[in-house]
Amino acid sequence: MNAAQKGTTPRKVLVTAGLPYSNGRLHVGHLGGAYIPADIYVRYLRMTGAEVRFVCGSDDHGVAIMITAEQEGKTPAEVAQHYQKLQAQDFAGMGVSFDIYSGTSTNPYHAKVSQDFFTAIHDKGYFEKQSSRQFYDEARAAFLPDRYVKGTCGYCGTVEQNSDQCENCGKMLDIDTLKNPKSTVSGQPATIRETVHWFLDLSRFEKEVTEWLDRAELRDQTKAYVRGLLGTGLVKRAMTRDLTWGIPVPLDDPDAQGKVLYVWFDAPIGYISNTIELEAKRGHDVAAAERMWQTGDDTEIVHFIGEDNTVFHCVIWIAMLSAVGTMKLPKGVVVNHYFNIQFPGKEVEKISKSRGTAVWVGDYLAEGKDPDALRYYLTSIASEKARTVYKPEDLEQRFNSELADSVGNFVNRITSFTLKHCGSNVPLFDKQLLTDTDRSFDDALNSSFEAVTKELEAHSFKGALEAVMEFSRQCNRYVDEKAPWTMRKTDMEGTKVTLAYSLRAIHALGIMLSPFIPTAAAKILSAFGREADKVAWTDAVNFELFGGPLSQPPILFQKMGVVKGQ
RNA sequence: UGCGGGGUAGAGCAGCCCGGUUAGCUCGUCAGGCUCAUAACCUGGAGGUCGUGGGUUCAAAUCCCACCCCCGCUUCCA
Repeated sequence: MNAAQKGTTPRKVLVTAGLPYSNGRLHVGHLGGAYIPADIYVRYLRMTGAEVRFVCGSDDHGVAIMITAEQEGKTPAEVAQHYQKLQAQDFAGMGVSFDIYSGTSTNPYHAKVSQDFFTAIHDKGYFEKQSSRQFYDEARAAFLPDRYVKGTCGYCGTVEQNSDQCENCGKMLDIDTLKNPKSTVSGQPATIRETVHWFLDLSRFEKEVTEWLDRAELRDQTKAYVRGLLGTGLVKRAMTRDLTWGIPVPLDDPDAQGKVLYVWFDAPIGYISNTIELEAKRGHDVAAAERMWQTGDDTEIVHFIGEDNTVFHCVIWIAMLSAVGTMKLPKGVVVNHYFNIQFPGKEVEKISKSRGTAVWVGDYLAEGKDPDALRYYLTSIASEKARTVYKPEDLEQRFNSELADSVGNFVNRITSFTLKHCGSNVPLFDKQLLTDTDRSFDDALNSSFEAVTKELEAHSFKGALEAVMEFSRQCNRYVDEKAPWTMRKTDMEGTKVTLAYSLRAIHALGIMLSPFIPTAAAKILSAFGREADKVAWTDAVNFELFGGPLSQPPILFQKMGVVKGQ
């Protein structure tokens, strides 16, 4: 029974997943890094009866999209919208159940919310207006971020070095020590110009960040990493940029002319504006949507991000929210590691768009492959400790042996056996006939359910999935020990106990697997005439199943790469 | 340099925070069993100096120190 049914106030949770940058499609790394874990958590929460909002959208501003647009002869808005749509398709195909997938350039509320946010911090006096010297691309008439500038190391003379550090001598380079700077965008020499920007001095929020760090739900590694950052001291960061694509800096100051908000300033605010857009689309009060993000509201906010976003979410975003003063800090930030990738016969390498070492979600789906297989695999390899390796062959192998052979086959063998020998209902049985084996199997179900729940609450999705899979192995052991195919010849009543308990386990597997592999889980639940979206999490152990309807579910997992006749 | 993380059987991981049964699990592999089932399931075996060297302790994968190797903190990227 969920909270709504009990008449109590449901737990309110707002889950965000890091905004993907809309200058490309999604690959498996994106999914495993933030979106699948977030979706698992959200699906679980929904089943517990919590009032969940799952908010995401594309991050559309910034230099990279401008450059893509220049190269493709499009406007930045066109580029952003093109990829936003494709990303939305990929997410939908993978069963990532966002309540909204908007975009920072299309969301009608985003610009104002971002500007108000900036103004609020400005009014509090936290911005410092400072002049600095930046590389400038005369050909494009635009300032250049450091990563688009290369030049000669001023210390050792090595050519073609990135503007921040020389690969040869290891010395740090800056605007004065990089010689013969060149724009990698236009290929023309980069000049240097003075420009004014608004800086947020993060060191002023060390106390807030530190206190938040102590109480926030973060993985130990994340905490250690952020503590390390705090230990070395926080710095000032410019929150504005000289670009034509972005949200205008909302100040009357003439120096603010032609400047936009730093893309990383407006991106996380996208969580807020997307929440507002979601509520508006549902016909709800916009002000109430904003309040979810403010102090005094009991909505829990949890961010899911990839490891590269740690600094932004655990330091800068916390500082930004603290600076505004009326904003609530997130309850948790779930940081996931990247994956490396290894294709058959090759070395382990990074997932890279330019080097072609990526598995694209769109391609995977276009090949007709099972989204559940990818969801399962990504979850099962996602170590909370270190980067792990995505291997396409491994996905297939794990899917076949763990899902098809262990879970799928168990469901199939029990349902077909029951339907053949006991009719189309979950058998009713005499409780007097329960044996120790049955009782300990029942204990295993209860303790597995508790373990899975605990792991999910702790955002340990790999651990939760392992606990479910361990239970599925126990199911096979249980049936093997009870051997109903032998027992039915002499003891039909005792056989019914085994089948009823096995079916109860299958039903529970259907529930516990729902967050991870929703399509297959829905098939399992359909065998009992149940609709997946009407099933409560605690039904895994509480639902009165015995005597209920039973039908043969479709094959849950079609094995991959199996050559017939050999 | 600095900060953070990792180093456990052929592969991938858990355990480490809060030291203590024969160091677990998955996959692979070898040998049996079963036959209800998606050529699946079950049982058993082989396979590990828990990065290296010290230290603390009755006892260390687990705590402490030193060192070695790999990765991230810069990268189109989650």
